[in-house]
Amino acid sequence: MQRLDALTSLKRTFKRGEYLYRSGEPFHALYAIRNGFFKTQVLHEDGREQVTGFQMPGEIIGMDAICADAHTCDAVALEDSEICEIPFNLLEELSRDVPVLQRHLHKIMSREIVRDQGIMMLLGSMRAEERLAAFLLNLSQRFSARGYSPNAFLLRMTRQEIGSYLGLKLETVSRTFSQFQENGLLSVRVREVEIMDVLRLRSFVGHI
Amino acid sequence: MQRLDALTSLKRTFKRGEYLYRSGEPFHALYAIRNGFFKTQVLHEDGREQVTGFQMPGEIIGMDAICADAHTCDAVALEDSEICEIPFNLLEELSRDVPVLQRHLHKIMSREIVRDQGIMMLLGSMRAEERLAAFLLNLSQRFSARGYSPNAFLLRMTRQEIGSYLGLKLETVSRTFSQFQENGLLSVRVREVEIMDVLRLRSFVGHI
DNA sequence: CACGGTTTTTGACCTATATCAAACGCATTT
DNA sequence: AAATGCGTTTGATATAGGTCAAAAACCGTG
Repeated sequence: MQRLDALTSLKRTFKRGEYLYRSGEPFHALYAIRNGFFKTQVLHEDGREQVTGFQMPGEIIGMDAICADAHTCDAVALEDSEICEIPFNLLEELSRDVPVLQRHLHKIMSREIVRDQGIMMLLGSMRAEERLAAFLLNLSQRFSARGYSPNAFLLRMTRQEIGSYLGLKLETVSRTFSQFQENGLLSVRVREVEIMDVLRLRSFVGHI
Repeated sequence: MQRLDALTSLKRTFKRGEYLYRSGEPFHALYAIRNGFFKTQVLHEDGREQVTGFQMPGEIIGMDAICADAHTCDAVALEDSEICEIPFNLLEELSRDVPVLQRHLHKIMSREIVRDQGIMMLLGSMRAEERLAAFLLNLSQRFSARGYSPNAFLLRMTRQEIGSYLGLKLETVSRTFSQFQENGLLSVRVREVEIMDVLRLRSFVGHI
């Protein structure tokens, strides 16, 4: 337990817009988000960006960097945030002695793989409405798991970032929000979202 | 070394079309492909499918299953294949005693995460030609790494499976192949592909 | 509270890809 | 050799979402 504490003793704060790490930087730690909100993104040479995820408190990021000892994406704070640094060789050392921790680490990495599968599904075979519905339901579920309202929350990201994540243009995201609002599925005021009809929103995902 | 051998002693063969595992089945092992070719796919309730990867010899599959102790996708042999089963608790046990193996396992899982990031990039922000070019170059590179020709190879999957993987319809895949052929980038005869102009093919990926 | 910059919304129009349909090729069976 | 059946190619047409543009809302700052 003491060793586990030692693992997670280094905390750092980030202002909105600051980078936790950048693609190419050497790898030495994973990061647990204590509070705030991050996005991870991959940048193409030609300037195109792909947001690969939005992370909230309790989630671990940086696992992409293990395989080549360098980060393969950027992590940017979407609001003032605090993270806790987990030096990876200490984590590995400790997980050799504590099988439960070892399994836990493997599960976390596996969960990331499954999450990515879900995004592939979304990007590869869903239409705009389904993508946005899936996105909102996913946020809702994660807020709920953290003790916040599953029905009313604040978006920390821009339309452009949502669009990048969902493989859509920002205008399409905006239009789809408006359309959902017209249909009484939700009420949007820019960044404030309130889900009015979860069931109907759910019925969007997974049905043509 | 003996223990490592014991890990990988159980081998099994699969005929084309047979399932290595199915979504929902309990998890107990990872699988190393010895020879042959597999695809992994996620099925939606409504029947839509998303191919999440094509695996070739030397690659490890099944890591999605760790997080919930159950497989989250199907793995299907695309040709007669042989795999080697790696019981996961033995692997964990051994990797506790052999730090190099532990790190290796983490790298493999991390590589899967990075691979998925690449697919997100592809699905989220590339056009049909870029997607197909990226796909072919990726296959080429992997064949090359296994000692096969990087320029001429046999596709083990149908147009429909390529399409599902790339987020395109099979007709679009077929048309894009024809278009590449017309432009002298490659020569296609159904499943046989020969890359005639790698550089120009490369120039497709990552540039508008 | 006015200002400048960013983000969002909405409209009009365009295009890449999907859809539908038919023909073709190739392998396997009868 | 004909028949069957899957996978592929190609054509004609439709459409979801992209693009371009302008206005509106919002936000931080002096």
